[in-house]
Amino acid sequence: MKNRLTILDVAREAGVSKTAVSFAFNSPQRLAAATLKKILAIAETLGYVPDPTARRLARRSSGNLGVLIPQTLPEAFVHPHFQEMFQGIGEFCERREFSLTLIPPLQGCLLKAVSNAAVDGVITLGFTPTDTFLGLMEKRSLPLVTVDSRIDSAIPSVTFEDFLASRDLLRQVLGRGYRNLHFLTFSTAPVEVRGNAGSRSLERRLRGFRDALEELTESVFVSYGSSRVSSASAYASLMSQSWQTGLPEVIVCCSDAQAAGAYAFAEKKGLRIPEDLAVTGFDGSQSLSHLRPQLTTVRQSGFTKGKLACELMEEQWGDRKNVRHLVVKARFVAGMSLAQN
Amino acid sequence: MKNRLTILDVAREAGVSKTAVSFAFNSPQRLAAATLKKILAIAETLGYVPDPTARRLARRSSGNLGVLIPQTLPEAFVHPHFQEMFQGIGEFCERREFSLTLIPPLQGCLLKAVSNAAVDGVITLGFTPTDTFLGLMEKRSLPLVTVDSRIDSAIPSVTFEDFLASRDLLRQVLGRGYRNLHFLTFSTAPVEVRGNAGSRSLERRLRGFRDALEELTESVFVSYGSSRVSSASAYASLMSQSWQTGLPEVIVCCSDAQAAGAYAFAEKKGLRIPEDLAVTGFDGSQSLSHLRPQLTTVRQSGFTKGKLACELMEEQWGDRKNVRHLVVKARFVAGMSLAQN
DNA sequence: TGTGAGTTTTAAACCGATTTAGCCGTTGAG
DNA sequence: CTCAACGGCTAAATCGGTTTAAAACTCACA
Repeated sequence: MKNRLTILDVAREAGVSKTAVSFAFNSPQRLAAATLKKILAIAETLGYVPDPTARRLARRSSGNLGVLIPQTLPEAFVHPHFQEMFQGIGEFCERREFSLTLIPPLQGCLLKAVSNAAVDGVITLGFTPTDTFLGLMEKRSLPLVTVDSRIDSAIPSVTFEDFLASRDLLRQVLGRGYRNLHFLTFSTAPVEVRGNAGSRSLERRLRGFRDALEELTESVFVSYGSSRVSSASAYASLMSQSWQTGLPEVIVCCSDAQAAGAYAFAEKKGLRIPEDLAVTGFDGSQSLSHLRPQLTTVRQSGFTKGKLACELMEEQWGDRKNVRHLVVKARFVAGMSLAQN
Repeated sequence: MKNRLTILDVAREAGVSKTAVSFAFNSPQRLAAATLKKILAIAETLGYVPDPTARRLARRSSGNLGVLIPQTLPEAFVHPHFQEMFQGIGEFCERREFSLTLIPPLQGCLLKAVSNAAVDGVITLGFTPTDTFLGLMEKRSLPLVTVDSRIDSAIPSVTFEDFLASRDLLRQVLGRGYRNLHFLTFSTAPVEVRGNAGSRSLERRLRGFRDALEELTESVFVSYGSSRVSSASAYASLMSQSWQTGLPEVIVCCSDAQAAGAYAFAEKKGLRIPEDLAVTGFDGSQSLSHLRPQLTTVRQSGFTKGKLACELMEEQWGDRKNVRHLVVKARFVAGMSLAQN
């Protein structure tokens, strides 16, 4: 509607060609000092700013990094571990002058969302690419880096050592004599735990738990519950359990947010932590460091994961087409939510 | 480098014109059914997806909402109230099939960042636009909506009733007999509290506090500290105080995150809350609902603020050029961090 | 068979920049 | 004195689409 100020207006006003104006903004050294100064002055007074979209088209690059999340935006922002990853990615964008576009599934349609996104590359968070998705990336020849997904040898990836971390965590639990456990997992969907086939994050964690259990010769009471990755749904899940084998001694969670729900459950039931009920978390989010007693958990740095993903992306942008697979180390956080025994 | 598949390739392969292919994607009804089907089929097998950037240039619209934050990305993601606002904005983008671009200051230069952003409008969070900034928006003729900024009658805005909320909160504190107060504010920068001139969020809060203090006839001990909006810096600030008038009875914070720092301070000093030290927060972030005893605070819904900002933006995109100023209501949250008395 | 309305299809202009190839006038070396 | 190199600038091609105006075709009806 409004006729925006274009490069042509500036050129006309300054009595030079479009090219000169473009140079003024992009390769100042190619212009004589006087000309440069004049052009910039005129652009300033006219109030000209190059149109970013046109610039992107001509340059075939957008200065824009896409982050693909399988959930809706509100869901992603609510999850502390995601927030940490955003921070890591954000730090990179900051430094490299990139802007960040979050790509949530449009009306549940990831493909459409990705097609519409004007980005130079996509980092996926906790999403295992489907073949159609990979095809689309290929077609747009956009580089891809995955975080927390099933590993595809052709795609650079960042993952967490879920298996080792969960195995060690459960060893600690069992080593302290706990024998009646309740596992709080993410979804009711069947997860492949037998064998070593499954290789998504949750599957790896469950396999770690399984391995630790199998190392034990004594018998153990085990029950399972599931909830979404939020405090409230974990709480609801626990409240609705029937506890056939009596209240468990410990609730082993797959995320810290769930553990917060377990804390609320204990408070409601009048149970002291850890005397009456022990709790372990997973992720070690900074944002739950206020929980008292302090939560026993396994920390994975979301910040590091985000930053590493960006570094891999940078490699893809560069010439070298080598594909690396990075694994982030766990750090055991010994809190008081597990009896010291 | 790679010659991307263009609309021309599809047209050639299908034996039609560019225009026909474009219509197939944008105005299918203008094509004969058979032609449409053929074009789409060919596009499918070839794996063609329209280039988003080119499309944006031609359409003069990007399907992209910009969110401007004065801090760096990591700082913004770490703040619970920001997270809530992101959720509200995210929900809107979801529904309206918009993608979201976060615009952090590039190397501290907001103007450059905004110039480079390919967006259809900008929502600012907690940032009072400078004149140059406004000029830039004008030049690019981008609509603007501010959240938590000084109100400019020409720009749609969303704010919180900071003044009333903080006054009422402090009335509660004083009403319970507290007379030795420590205020923890955001910055050491001088803030205009006298008169009613200042009208940024923090200024409004401080004026609310002042008013409540002035209503009181008795004398009150008051001290001030400042910290960034984070738990850790609030903790550090409190630890380094010299407390000339003895330890305060209550620490009045300007954010919940600071309050969490005060909790850590109390824990370190072996002070019980609220018996030895009372604490009040501000914001009522969901993410700090695990604090025990529960924090007394004033809740403002970031989600609502984000959503309202988007609605105002939508109005700007529409024809009607009316400018509304929305004020979000406070909700007092009575926790146990203040003696009931 | 000619005509006009309606439906399909297309050529060409356009969006607002970047970039390549080359023009023109100076210089400096041989 | 000549020629190559260079600095400063520009015309024109390009990026990959959308959109407008008009051409071409179809078909019913006089």
